Amino acid sequence: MDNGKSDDVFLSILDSAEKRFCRYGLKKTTMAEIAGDIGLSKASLYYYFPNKEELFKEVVSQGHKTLLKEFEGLLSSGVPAEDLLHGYLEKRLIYFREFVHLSALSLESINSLKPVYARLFENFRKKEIRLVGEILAKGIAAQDFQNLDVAYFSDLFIAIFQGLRHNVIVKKDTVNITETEYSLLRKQYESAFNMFMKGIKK
Amino acid sequence: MDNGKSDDVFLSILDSAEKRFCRYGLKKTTMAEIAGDIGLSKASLYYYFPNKEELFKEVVSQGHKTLLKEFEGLLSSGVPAEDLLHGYLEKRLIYFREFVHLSALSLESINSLKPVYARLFENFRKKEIRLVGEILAKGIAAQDFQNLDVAYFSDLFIAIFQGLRHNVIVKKDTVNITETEYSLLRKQYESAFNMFMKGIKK
DNA sequence: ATTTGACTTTTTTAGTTATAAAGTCAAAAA
DNA sequence: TTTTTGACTTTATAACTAAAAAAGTCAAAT
Repeated sequence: MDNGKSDDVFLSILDSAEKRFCRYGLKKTTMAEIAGDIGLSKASLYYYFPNKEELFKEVVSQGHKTLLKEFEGLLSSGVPAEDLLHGYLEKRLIYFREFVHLSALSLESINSLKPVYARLFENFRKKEIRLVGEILAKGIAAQDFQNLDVAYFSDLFIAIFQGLRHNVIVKKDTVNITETEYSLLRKQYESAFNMFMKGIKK
Repeated sequence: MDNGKSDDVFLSILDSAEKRFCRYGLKKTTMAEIAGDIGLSKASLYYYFPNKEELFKEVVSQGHKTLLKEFEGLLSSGVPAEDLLHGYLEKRLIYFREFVHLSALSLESINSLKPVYARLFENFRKKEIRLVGEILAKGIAAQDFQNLDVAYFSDLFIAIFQGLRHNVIVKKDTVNITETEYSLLRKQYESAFNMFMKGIKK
């Protein structure tokens, strides 16, 4: 349905790929394994995807897209900006836990990350910032927030929470996150969010 | 003067070592180079330090100690807690720029960092947290701050700013920080600090 | 007490080979 | 005609090895 060729095979490949990439990361997942999961031969994957890199990018983009879409819809609704921001953080946190291995600094070390992936994540970050920016603008328009520099504060917003997520990963040698760490992170999110709100509210 | 043996040779070794470690990191600095800087033979270094690891640890500890000492003194003074916190951040930021290469995730990748160094940084972090905790306690005692959970909020405080610093490094492939990045970080520090203060003030 | 040259040991690096995974394609199956 | 595959080639990774560099030692000199 996408481009000449067709099928839910395409989707089941994505599905299996996502599961494996999420659990084992890019390098530790082989095309043969992904194919095996759905009873196909490795060669068949190349009928649907030109190469591993594209498959990986597709998985990541898909995740990003899903997350962003969930919010773009809400933007036009009557929900107050504060709740939007809060809801966004909530989803972002859940996404983080599920996709740690996909996020930039998992097992593969920082500087060895291919520019093409770096761009992918940078791109997502930009979209996130733009989205948060729109929410901030909405809050300003509704007289809920002060008349602040939207570009700067949306960037800061993303930076703070990304920073908190970093802290969790960097301290560990494995990339698996325990329930304790996760709930501390959630608490920190909550506090930081409240402070941020106090900082920008009228 | 330290332990039987003596001299400012000890100090000039530390001095040269600090300069090289800060600029090139642990791995890219050789004992021969350090010795060469001060016109000594490599063998002489081993008269003062048992090995490279101890020398490195001494350099890092020294930096940490200096930073911490500057504040422990202030703690007993009459300066308001808010100013203390602010002053601390200021120093911390300057230290960061100067010592990036020493900080945990410079060139050597995260997981390849020896546990002994990890412990060193973890130790410093704990001291930082304790120090911030004391300042918070002071602010609470002076009725400036709300009656908050000191342990939790000092941890959060450190986490937020460490997170912001991370963001700067992670985005880059080199570890050199440009003036632009540095001043953005400083601005973020300022904003985050103001929000934090609004969040905890009475 | 301090320094060093000449030494040994350990760690890195560069180069090689073997193995595994990526990627291709003509033929088979649906 | 679309989809799948086995058998293949190419490319990347891992496992060894040899050479070079750096760490670390020590008896003798200052």
